[in-house]
Amino acid sequence: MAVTIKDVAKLANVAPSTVSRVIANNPRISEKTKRKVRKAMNELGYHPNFIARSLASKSSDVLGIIMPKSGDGSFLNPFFPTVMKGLSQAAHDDRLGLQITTGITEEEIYDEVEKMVHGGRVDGLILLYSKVGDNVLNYLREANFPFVVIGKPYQYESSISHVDNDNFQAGKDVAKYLLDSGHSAIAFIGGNAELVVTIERMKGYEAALMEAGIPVRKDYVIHEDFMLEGGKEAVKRLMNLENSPTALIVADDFMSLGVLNMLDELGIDVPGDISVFSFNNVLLAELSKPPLCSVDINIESLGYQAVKLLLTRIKEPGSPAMRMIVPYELIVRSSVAKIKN
Amino acid sequence: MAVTIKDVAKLANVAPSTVSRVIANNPRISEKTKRKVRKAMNELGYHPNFIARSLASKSSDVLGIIMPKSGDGSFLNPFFPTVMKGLSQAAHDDRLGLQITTGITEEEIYDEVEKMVHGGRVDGLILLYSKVGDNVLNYLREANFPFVVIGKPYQYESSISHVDNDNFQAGKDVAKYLLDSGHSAIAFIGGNAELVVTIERMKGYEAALMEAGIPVRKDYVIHEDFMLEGGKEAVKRLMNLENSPTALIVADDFMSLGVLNMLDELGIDVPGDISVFSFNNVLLAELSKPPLCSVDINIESLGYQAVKLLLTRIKEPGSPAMRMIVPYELIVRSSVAKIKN
DNA sequence: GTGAAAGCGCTAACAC
DNA sequence: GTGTTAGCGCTTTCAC
Repeated sequence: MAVTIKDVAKLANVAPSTVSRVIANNPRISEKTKRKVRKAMNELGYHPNFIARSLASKSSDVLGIIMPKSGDGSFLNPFFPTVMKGLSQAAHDDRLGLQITTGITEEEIYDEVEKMVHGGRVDGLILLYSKVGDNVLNYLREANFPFVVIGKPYQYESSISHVDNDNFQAGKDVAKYLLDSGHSAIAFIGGNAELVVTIERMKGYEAALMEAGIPVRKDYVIHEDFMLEGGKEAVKRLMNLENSPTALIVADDFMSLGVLNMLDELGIDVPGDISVFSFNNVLLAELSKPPLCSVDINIESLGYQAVKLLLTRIKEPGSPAMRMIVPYELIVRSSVAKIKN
Repeated sequence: MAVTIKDVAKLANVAPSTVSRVIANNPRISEKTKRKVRKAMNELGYHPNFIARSLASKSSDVLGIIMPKSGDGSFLNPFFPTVMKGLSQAAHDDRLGLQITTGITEEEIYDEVEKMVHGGRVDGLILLYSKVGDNVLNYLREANFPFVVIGKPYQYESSISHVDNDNFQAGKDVAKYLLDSGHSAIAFIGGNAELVVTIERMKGYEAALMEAGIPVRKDYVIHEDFMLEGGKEAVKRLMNLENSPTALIVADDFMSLGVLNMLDELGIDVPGDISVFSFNNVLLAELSKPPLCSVDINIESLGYQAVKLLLTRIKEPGSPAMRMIVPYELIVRSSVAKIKN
């Protein structure tokens, strides 16, 4: 059996509770006994048992990360490793563990979340996506369990802590940028139409067109569930239209790769024949051919802040929900051309 | 306070131990009482407390995943989400939780591993990388804690369970393929020279050349620590040589993106001027320009099998270490051209 | 400033 | 087939 607090106590000639206080670095313990106890710990090679600690203290110092369902390609979007980097960093700063969901379907994930909430293994949860009518989110709300969402909740916005970009404004800015570059036939390619982020970016796009007095064409707005394949599919449809667009706003870099690929296949030059402006600015945006114009939404920071928000939510359960808006920036590369009218 | 096993016991008029047995689906409990207990559970909305269970049973049903340090770019390599998919699937099949390391540096990760081993929060660990002289691996070995490595351990190969491809043979096959295509000036670009996978692939490359009677040129073998930037760097150096190569073997798709990027920048056509054969066959290999020849190493399967191996390691601590070799396949796309001699 | 002792919610002998 | 009971290793009152 491993060495326990009792063994340490015995060797140091103190009570187990004292050892416990030394571990917690309780200021009421004298420096002298602290030294004595720490010496005993080292001699015995003592390591605290997290499980026992969790049971007694009713907190695990572990956060749960709710991933998108691993069944489809979304899991492979570079967005996720990138947020994970931010999450990891913040979690490590605060000595927290990170546990991730493993479900392949939404139902599986729902079940996992249910168990996480009641099982005591996590102190709080971070939802890495936000979609309309999400059962997981509703459940968490009703269970009154500490959680934050990365993205904008589809509902109850003011009572759910979340960290997000102003995706509406970003969508608008991108559309304006293209309008200013002389484009007026601008199409929008988004992911699953239930993802709030897609919806927001699209609304921004529409708002910009309207403000410019350009009617929004229904056939210029396409939503596809699967990023890579969806991007290809969308391009096919758009380029078959009578008046095909001269510019594309694509709601995700990963999707843009599919888009660029299909355009290339069709022999359509970017930006010669058509311009592309994308979102997220993952590492790949820079490496594609041509390098993509993309909105840098500061993904790592989204992750980092999410942990921080969650932490205050856990520590002060009564505190009001907080919204944190992370700034974005349009990164201009060579995938957009100006047109003269 | 949440509803506990005692509450359920009281309502169902049985002993707590009986409830516990029903949870474990112990066959010695009659169907009748099982029904009765389950009914009580539903009525009360009972959910087992994993922490308490872990403390009593000395097993957590959680596996720890040791990620590469998140400080450098390696974390962003699409390899990782892809293995994670396999790991997730297997973990979910067996109702296991997955906890990941969050360390930014190697020292941080070492500390985390130490805590994981002694803290009781994980039943076993999966090492997602393998490098020469790895402290983490050595520690795990000496602590005699259940773990498996994805990749080939740099040492003690026969006493450490691992799942791997035959990377030596794969490297050889790729080199042979290029030789058969008429190339003889073949260079090798690998990742960090301490990564076992890079070493193995390189050795295979060298073996193939030697068998073909072609001397291995030292300046044709380059190792770079950072995948993307490294790929670029390597290309610059190779293309500055007097006799620059006509074919490149690149040990990683992510690195290949950097390579293709730089070649493009230098105005060198692939495969017109130079051929590229890559490894891993992540989703992006197909989408690059041109689509990459790549060795499909079945990443998801590596993850899936790692969990399975670890599980038997945990259940049968005395059992001998196992090695599992996952097959690979050369996927030919348009990044390689034949040359006539 | 430190010790004694009661539990956290569960499992697993051991009884019967 | 089911109940009793003693922990698992820690934290946390409550004493003194």
